[in-house]
Amino acid sequence: MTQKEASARVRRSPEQVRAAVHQAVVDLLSDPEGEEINIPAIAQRAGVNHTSVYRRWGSLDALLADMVTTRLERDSPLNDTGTLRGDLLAWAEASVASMRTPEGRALVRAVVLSMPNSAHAKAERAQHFQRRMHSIEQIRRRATARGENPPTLEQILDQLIAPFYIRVIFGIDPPAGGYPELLVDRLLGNGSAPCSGSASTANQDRIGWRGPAVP
Amino acid sequence: MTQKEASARVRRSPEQVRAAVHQAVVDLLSDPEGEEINIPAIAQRAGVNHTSVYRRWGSLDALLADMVTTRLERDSPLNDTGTLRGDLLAWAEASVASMRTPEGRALVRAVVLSMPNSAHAKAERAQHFQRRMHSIEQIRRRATARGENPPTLEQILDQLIAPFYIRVIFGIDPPAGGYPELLVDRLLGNGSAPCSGSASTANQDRIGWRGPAVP
DNA sequence: CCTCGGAAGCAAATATTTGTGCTTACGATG
DNA sequence: CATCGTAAGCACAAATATTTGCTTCCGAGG
Repeated sequence: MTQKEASARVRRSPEQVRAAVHQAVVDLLSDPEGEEINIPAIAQRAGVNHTSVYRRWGSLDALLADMVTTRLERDSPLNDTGTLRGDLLAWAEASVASMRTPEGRALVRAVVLSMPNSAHAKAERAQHFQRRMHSIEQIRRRATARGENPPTLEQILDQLIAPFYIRVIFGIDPPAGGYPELLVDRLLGNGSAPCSGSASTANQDRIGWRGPAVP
Repeated sequence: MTQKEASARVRRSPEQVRAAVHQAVVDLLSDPEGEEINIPAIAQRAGVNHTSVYRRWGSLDALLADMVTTRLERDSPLNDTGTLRGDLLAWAEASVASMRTPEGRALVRAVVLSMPNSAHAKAERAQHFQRRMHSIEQIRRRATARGENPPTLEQILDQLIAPFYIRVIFGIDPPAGGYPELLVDRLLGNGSAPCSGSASTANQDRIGWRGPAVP
């Protein structure tokens, strides 16, 4: 035992540390009994010295933001289905699927928590939002390029994104059958489509309405 | 002046303390430069000894929850306009008006922040939500009693409440003209009604940030 | 009028979080 | 193969937050 705990002092690479810390944040955000999240707890869970966390990220907010953007980018394949409706549906279905896991809910919660409130952070907040909405913008752009007429970002925000967030925030499970379809149809039915034809109100609870431009 | 600072040791009644602390929470939540909120700061702002806050509320979460329910109950007049549409519109307009003040935004933010995440708090969270939705339930009940056929709570949640929350969370201002009407019409007519009017008029592709929009 | 329970204030102890100086391992580069 | 920059680990210090023991005031009953 001359080198008493030399082997105990394992040094992991920066990338390993980063991943471990991110994972610890997600774990703590999903797992625990309402415990509040803080840097020492995160570091301990990650098996990393807390000073490393302080030095690298400086604050819990920065860490949360970093984790969120990393995860969101990693988990957004953003495949092109060929139609606006298909893309929106894929997005919605991925969101619902993610919402059904504790990690997914934790991620959304972290997005909300890491949203800066301060007045001076106006620009930062806008940028944050932009990044969060990146895939949606992409979908809109592609639709426009195809000649489809996508709903405005505002409409998508109100009718597609907002329902997901509100459910995560209040801990309400999404309805069982065809929830993504319901939302997307609602959005497309009154958003971009001209009011001609089937402006019917029949769509209260039913689903299965076909999108206008699906070949 | 043998009793040197006797007058400095002002004792306020429990109710006064409660009100002062609640107000301090709202102030700190709306005011500051992104400072995080904590009990010592609240107590100082309220001019109350921090031990009083610890003893009475025990935790920041409990304090937030108490403040939120108190304020929400106080600020929900819940008048009967005679029609479902009128009631929903009144609710939405009150919400939008409240969203335009820093205090209102702070209150919504506090609702979100005080929403317990923990698994074991599912019942607590549901109760919290119920209380929050009380006025909406009331509106639905009245409509049913009148013979009107109100949307489901789920529909109202998705199409009316969620858009408000998402905007507060992301710091996006509600669209300028007739936003409450837009949402309520969409909800009631599921999009068929506002075709002639404001649906596709002004707001093309713009999201209103606080302040000038991103170019 | 007296006492007694509840709650607020004060001060001091304790616990927790955050920050700092220094040491040490790893890998890239010459 | 030596050196050098980066970043992690350790120990300890500073700052903050939380808890506790006691005192004081107020109002409700006896």
